[in-house]
Amino acid sequence: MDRLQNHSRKFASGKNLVFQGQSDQILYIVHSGWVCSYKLQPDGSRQIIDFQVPGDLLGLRNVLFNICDHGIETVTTVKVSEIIVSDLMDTFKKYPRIAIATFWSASREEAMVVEHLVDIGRRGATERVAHFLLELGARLTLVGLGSKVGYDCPLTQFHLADAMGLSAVHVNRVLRQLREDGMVTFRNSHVTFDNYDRLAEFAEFDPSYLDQEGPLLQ
Amino acid sequence: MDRLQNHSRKFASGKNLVFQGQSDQILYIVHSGWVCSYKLQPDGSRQIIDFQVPGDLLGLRNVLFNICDHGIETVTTVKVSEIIVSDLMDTFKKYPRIAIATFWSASREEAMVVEHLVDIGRRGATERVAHFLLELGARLTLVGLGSKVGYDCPLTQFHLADAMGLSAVHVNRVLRQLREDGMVTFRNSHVTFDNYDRLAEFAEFDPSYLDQEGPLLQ
DNA sequence: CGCCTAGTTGAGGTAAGTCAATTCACGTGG
DNA sequence: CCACGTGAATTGACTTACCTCAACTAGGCG
Repeated sequence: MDRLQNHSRKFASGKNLVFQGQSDQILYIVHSGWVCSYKLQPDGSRQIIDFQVPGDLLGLRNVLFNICDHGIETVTTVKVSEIIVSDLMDTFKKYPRIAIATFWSASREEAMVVEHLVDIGRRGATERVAHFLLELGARLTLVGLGSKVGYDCPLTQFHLADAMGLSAVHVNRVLRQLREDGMVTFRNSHVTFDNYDRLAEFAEFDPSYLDQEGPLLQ
Repeated sequence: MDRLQNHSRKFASGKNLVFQGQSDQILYIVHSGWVCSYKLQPDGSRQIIDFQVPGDLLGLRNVLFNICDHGIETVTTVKVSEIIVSDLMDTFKKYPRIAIATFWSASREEAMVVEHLVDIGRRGATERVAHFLLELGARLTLVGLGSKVGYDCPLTQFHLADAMGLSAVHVNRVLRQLREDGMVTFRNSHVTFDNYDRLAEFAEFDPSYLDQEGPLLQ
């Protein structure tokens, strides 16, 4: 897998890696920094699909698609490695196990999008934001960047709003409520879990969809 | 691919094919009838992730996952073929092209979930339902079960509500409005596009994410 | 120092939810 | 054949969660 990463690149924060509608067949692995993928609406609003943190694959969704149906933007400065798709395809042919692992990674990504869908479709704003902060925490903990105490989080309240299908104003109110209830504090680019267990219960957070076990290989 | 389908089965309507939390590693291809996959919330509400219609793969998302993170339920009586996952994996090793095609299918499924996410996160109820009816129409047209005139749709307003993140009462009101505006009629298990172009414009429907071209093979 | 972006708070509006009553279609048993 | 039960659709009255607009504060930086 390492041999596939032939080109390392660095991007500034707030830059577009891929524009919506563009057809770049490039896959990245995030080394440091945060990235988000999103879809723009004709009316100018945008929906953030998910965030990528160090260790995540980027652009898997549109590797096989003729047009990229969503944009990708850096949240912070970001270091990534490029993977040429045709190289990856060749590797699949030689090492089917890599194909299966990549497939697992795609399944995990989709499971997160599905949970995101449930989040927006069926949870109130407060539970939704709480659930989201917990999910980020669990993901970052896997790569050593977080714990049940908290984690560094470079997102603005606007990012949060675009991700949660809420207005930035309402996100602010929700964060205040969560803080005043003594569950979680989001401030100065840092998330602090003031009471992890109560928060997890409140948000009905069940991390099993993150499937921390890894792929079930035959 | 045909040789993989070793076992044909039939299910009555309203039956669970897979329970949420179960760990069945079975993949199905739908031959006739409609199926939906959903997630239940602890409070009893449910979010339908998507519907499967004839020609669709079923259960791809949880093939590599240790636990199935969502349930699958028949909407109508349904005929499916079983695919044993270990057979599929063996086939991947022998025919990488099949792996790529399956991967494309998974990407398409995810693109639909993403569009669904945008639908719920950023569109008003009326546009949302309109967009959804158009997407179903486009998918059914691909397999010869629909056209720009309309299609048979066995869903109840409760299904629609669970899929759209709305209440059944509100779905009813929205359908009435769309009908009275002369855009689309949903009645007696049939969708009639009274004015397809106006509806598509109203819902800002862009079917490119359905990627009707098929996988980009090397 | 002044500008810009992010965050904060209040007031008032609106889309969608809940509860409840009614109708309708359909099947089933007396 | 009709009485009855059941699930779906329909509609009204009222409530609420979230949005919009708007004003203001606090930091970072040329």
